[in-house]
Amino acid sequence: MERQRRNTRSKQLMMNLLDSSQTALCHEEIDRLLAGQIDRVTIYRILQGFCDQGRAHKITGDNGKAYYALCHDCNAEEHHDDHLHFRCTQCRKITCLDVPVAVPALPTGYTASDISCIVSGCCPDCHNRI
Amino acid sequence: MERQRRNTRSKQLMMNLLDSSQTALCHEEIDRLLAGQIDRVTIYRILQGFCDQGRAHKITGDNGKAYYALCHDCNAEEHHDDHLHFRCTQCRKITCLDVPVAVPALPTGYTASDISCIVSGCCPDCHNRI
DNA sequence: GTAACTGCAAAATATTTGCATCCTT
DNA sequence: AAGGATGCAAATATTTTGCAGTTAC
Repeated sequence: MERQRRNTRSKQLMMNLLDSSQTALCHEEIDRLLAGQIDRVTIYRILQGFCDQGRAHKITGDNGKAYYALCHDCNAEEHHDDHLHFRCTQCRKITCLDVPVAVPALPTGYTASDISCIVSGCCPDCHNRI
Repeated sequence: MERQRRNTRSKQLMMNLLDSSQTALCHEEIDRLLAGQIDRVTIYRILQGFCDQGRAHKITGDNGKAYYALCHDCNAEEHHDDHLHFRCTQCRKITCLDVPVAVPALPTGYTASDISCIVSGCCPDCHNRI
């Protein structure tokens, strides 16, 4: 397989879903929201494709599960996912925040290529709910 | 089960192993280093126990796997794992760096309780190796 | 028409649970 | 001896791989 480059209904569906979501979605949520319109395995493959193309980025939660959100300024060559991620401990949702994350000064000998930062806490929705 | 509080040979072995390691270890590495001295499931349970007691902390890599390293200033009540983690893309090892990580200012409505930050790049050992 | 895409089955990987037995206190 | 700890088997969860049939271009 060359690489996810044909424009199929499945990809459109998933792109719309990710685009309309306020939060990063995991495979399970996507599968549920699509209500069986796309096979589980195809969902995995399309998500992988979106990431390869720099159209989405993957966030790995502390639970070890992968969450996906659309990238706004990335492409296949240059991928920068250097904003803050927030995980609400109440509703478990992961949100991309428009807060830049910079790599701090590292000890001698270490060079950085990427940074991933997840803050846990309580989100606005859950604050209002309590 | 009340909670991992008996001092057993298995726990001593694992504590020594974690203590002598320069890097955070995943279950697979621990299992291999122990060479079958402790059952896989027991390793999981003891690791969980160490974390509950604040003796170790768990770092979830982008691969979704859990890595464990000893905590130096934590206990069961207060757990602060607020230093930087480094993942070498060459040797795949995860190291705790003595670099503090502060929670940045968040958008209105978000409150933080914890932060997890992993920098990817090349570690000193792998720099020398190339 | 052809290569990419999809769906189904099955495998691989990581972790958890149940339960009988063993061992620390 | 009592209850926590361990080992083994089996279950659960997440993701990947193989392959035959389908579809976009």
